[in-house]
Amino acid sequence: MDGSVEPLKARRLYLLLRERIVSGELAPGARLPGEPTLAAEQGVSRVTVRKALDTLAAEGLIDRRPGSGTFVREVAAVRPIVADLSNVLSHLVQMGRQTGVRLLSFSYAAPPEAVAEALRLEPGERTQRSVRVRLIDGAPFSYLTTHVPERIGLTYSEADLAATPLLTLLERSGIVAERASQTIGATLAGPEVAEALGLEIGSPLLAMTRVVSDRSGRGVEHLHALYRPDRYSFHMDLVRTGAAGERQWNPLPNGASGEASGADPRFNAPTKGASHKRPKSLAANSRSERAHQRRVIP
Amino acid sequence: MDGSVEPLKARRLYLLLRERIVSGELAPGARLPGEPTLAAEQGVSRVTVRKALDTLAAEGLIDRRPGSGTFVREVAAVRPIVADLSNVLSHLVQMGRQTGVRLLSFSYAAPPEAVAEALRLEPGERTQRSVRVRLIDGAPFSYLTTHVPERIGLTYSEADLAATPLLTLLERSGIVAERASQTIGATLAGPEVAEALGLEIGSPLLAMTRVVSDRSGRGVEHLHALYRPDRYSFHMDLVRTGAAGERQWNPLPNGASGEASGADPRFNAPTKGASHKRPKSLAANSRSERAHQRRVIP
DNA sequence: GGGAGTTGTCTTATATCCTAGACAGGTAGC
DNA sequence: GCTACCTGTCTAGGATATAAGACAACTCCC
Repeated sequence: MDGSVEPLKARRLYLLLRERIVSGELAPGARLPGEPTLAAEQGVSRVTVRKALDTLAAEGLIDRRPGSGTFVREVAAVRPIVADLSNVLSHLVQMGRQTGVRLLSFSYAAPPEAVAEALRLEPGERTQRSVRVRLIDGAPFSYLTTHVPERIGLTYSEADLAATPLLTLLERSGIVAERASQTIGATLAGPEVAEALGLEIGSPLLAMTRVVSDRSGRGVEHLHALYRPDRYSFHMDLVRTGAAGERQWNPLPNGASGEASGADPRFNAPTKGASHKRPKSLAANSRSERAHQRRVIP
Repeated sequence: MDGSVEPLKARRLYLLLRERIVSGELAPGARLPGEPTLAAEQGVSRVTVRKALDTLAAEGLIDRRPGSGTFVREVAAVRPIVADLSNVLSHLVQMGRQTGVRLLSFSYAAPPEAVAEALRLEPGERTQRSVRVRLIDGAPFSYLTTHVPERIGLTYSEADLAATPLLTLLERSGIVAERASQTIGATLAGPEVAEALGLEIGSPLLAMTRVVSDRSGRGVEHLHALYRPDRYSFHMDLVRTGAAGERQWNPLPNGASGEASGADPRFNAPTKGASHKRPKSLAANSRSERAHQRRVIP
């Protein structure tokens, strides 16, 4: 909430060390250079080095042992939930995990032009705009802003939306979603999103924009989603089909892949924790995600 | 290079305003509140407000007209290259765009444990590690770190790698890539990556980890890729197959989608520019990307 | 046991960011 | 022309981050 702001030089060093840890250059269990050494190397004071290390420690990336040294955590990796990309739109059946939704905003208004364009709305057509935060085991992991054409949005209530996935509501209303188009990028957390997702301002986020249309090509839903990369990531399995000369990669349908090749999610490093003063609660949050699992509702 | 460091309060306000612009809350062409008003609203001084606006202006998101006001740029969007996800592994044929590679590092060594695990290496097996930066029209957009088992890496030279895509080299060596598994997340730019990609430290990045294996399930390539989200993003088209009750979404193979539903890439906002003192060069960089195009080599 | 090196915690001085306010010059509307 | 408001620019003083150093307590190794 009060979000201890992060100085500049300390932040720089923090990102530098995080890069080294996460890339494997500093292997798990290895000892970091001593604080005086780091300070000299980087041309900063020891106080600054300590601030950077404080942040890393709060994230559980390092382990500080007084008198002994600072070490890279053995289980530095905080595994995010992994959503299969070819299955992104599937139902909300969440196996073994408790999910929840918080409806932050709900209104009808004229949409931003970019949304109107993407949905192919009639000139002047209004939309229902809703902002939701999804939780898993009580921890927020996604911030969703959706726009639905007013005529469609009116077929369900605000309460419906707070309890039922949007695509289910649409289907229930007789809407036939036929195609979807989605783009994935990355961005930084602004104050509002950071607050809602329990992050520091300026934390990295996975961004997805999806447009769902019906058979006629008219848009029925515009979704803008922001995900905490330490709690959520996209996954995809591909197989090569076709002859040797014509190499062609195609997505592997659904969960047919097994837990085979483990792409390591360590690179989606956790974002900076809250205040340095209470690393405990933060660490608890981070530890709560470990499973490696499919079929997550967006 | 010297990278004007970004203060904290100014950065906070910058992110706040960027959020509003990019979400459409502040429509293109609209006038922002005056600097004194913003300062009062946010409880900061006008100097701080100006710093935030300086950054937004350097990114081309706003337009400042002395005596008149500050306005949201009409063409705020800087469209990134869009890579079709189901086509990510395809050849490097770059239609109409000049691409280039810079080989930053090339060596043989023991890989990080996470990589060894993902590639299913024999205990003690070494890997060839290379770091490359890909450019498009002279502007860097991706930072690639690859690990290849030593026995495979030895089948081509350092010069080969600087000129030819890795997968082509592997195929030329008789390696049959059969499966691939990739995970997509987001992270922040550390000093090295920021330098290589021409970004400010702490800018958001799209992160992808991909493991390619042969028929036997042995890994042949481990790729860790970081992309500038303002220059590169992933795209995917899905169609619904199956009956009404059994809703099932499947990726649409390759470029069959047309330019239909335009997911707007505006949300992958450009990252912070360089020094406030020279916004010109930055703006020029940003403007150089506009096309909307497929089939980009990763 | 002793010594070297480590983290944890102070203190004081400096550099940088931020605040508060004033003033100049431009634009727009009356 | 006049007024109201805007951005651009400067100043001086307060708040915060960083630098430089000292000291204590601890761990590990010899």
